[in-house]
Amino acid sequence: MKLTKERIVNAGMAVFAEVGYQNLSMRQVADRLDAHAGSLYYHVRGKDELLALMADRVCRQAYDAGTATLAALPPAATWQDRIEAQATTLRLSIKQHPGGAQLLAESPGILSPGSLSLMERLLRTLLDAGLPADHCGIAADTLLSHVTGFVLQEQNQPTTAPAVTGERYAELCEQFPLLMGPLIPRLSQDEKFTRSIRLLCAGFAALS
Amino acid sequence: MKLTKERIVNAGMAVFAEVGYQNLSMRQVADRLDAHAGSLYYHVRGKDELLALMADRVCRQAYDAGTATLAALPPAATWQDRIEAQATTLRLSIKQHPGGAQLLAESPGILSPGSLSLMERLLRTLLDAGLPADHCGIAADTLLSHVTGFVLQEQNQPTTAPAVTGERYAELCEQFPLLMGPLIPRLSQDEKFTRSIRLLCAGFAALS
DNA sequence: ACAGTTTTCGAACAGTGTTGGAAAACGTTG
DNA sequence: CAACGTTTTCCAACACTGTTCGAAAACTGT
Repeated sequence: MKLTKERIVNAGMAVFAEVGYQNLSMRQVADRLDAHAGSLYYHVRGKDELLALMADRVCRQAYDAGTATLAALPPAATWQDRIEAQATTLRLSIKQHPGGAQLLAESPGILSPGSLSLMERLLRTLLDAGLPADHCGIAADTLLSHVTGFVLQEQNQPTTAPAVTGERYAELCEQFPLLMGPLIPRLSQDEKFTRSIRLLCAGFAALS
Repeated sequence: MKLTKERIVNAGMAVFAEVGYQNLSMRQVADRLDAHAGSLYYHVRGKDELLALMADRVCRQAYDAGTATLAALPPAATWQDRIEAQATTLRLSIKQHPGGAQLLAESPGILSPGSLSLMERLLRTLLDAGLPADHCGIAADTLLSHVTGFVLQEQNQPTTAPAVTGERYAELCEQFPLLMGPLIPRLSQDEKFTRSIRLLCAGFAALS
């Protein structure tokens, strides 16, 4: 079958989902298409462009998933609910691919049409909520960079927790009493995320 | 001169500052020490550990710079001022190295002592401000992931702006009217950053 | 000076992104 | 059908990368 930019990105997304960001190679993408690595370079300027295209696709998927989530919301939903819905679907869309946050982080995100769509919709919900326009830009920007930053830290934490114990644990408790202390509740990642989003929304509302 | 973990990390930081994150190779680090690449592996388990050590050093530098900035603050400074000071010095410390945000993003950040120090100090300023303890954890976490996410997008934007014009520009304006429209002010990165931090602080205050 | 340990070398391995010329496939025209 | 030009693919290379391993060197203590 003929090689196409579209098919190359498809294959890229497939091996990306299997081996993750770090181990993605042009040769593996070519193998999945029964082609040779050099042939890809006729359709794609280099690995960078392929990664950028894939990042855009992730954004598009997140955008489409977001429209579905928004449509399922009750009509009485507040603008905070709508922001939270977009943020969580974005997070889940990125988390579907191992290392997906790195993909979005490394490609120059803002110029991609998919990323722009996400931004535009965030802006519209904020403006429709009646928030002052000169704050909405920063608000949407902050929201996006926060989500990517959050998933980045989330995906890079080793899945098998080392579970610090013994002497090393006592040393940590002494050095960082607040962090290890009882004041800070240990929440699940999901809860941490939604709370951080609510935090941001509260900030938007307060600065109005 | 003898090879040491310390000297290896020093050399790593030097070539990191010159060639950036993407083009950092063990051989270049070894060259700078007049050694061969294989010799590094006697002191360092692999490139991953070297990167983790370097990330920790960046965090330490940011921590030390933060203490200086905090000391220069007037005694009447609010807790918002102190949070903003820590955030901006962290941002500047990361920006000193090309690709520094990627370095922090890829290494599992939370377990590094330098990162823990940053977190601990953020927590203390928030708790000292009288904010409710069960919110401070998420607040500090949100703050850190936001700063890394911000600098990440900042450092990956191509320095030479492509400056979209002509037909393509009109198309963008039609597709993303809010983004391209006059409502959203075009601010400098510095201003965007401080405003986003103030936004977060407002959120912290509002949820109390 | 010898033995034992710590450190460094140097060559190799498997893998990467990328390039350029040759070869095949394709569509169009005579 | 045959010849042509174009588009697309192959294939072999190049310069790298991280990493490993046995041998050589340097250093230490007795």
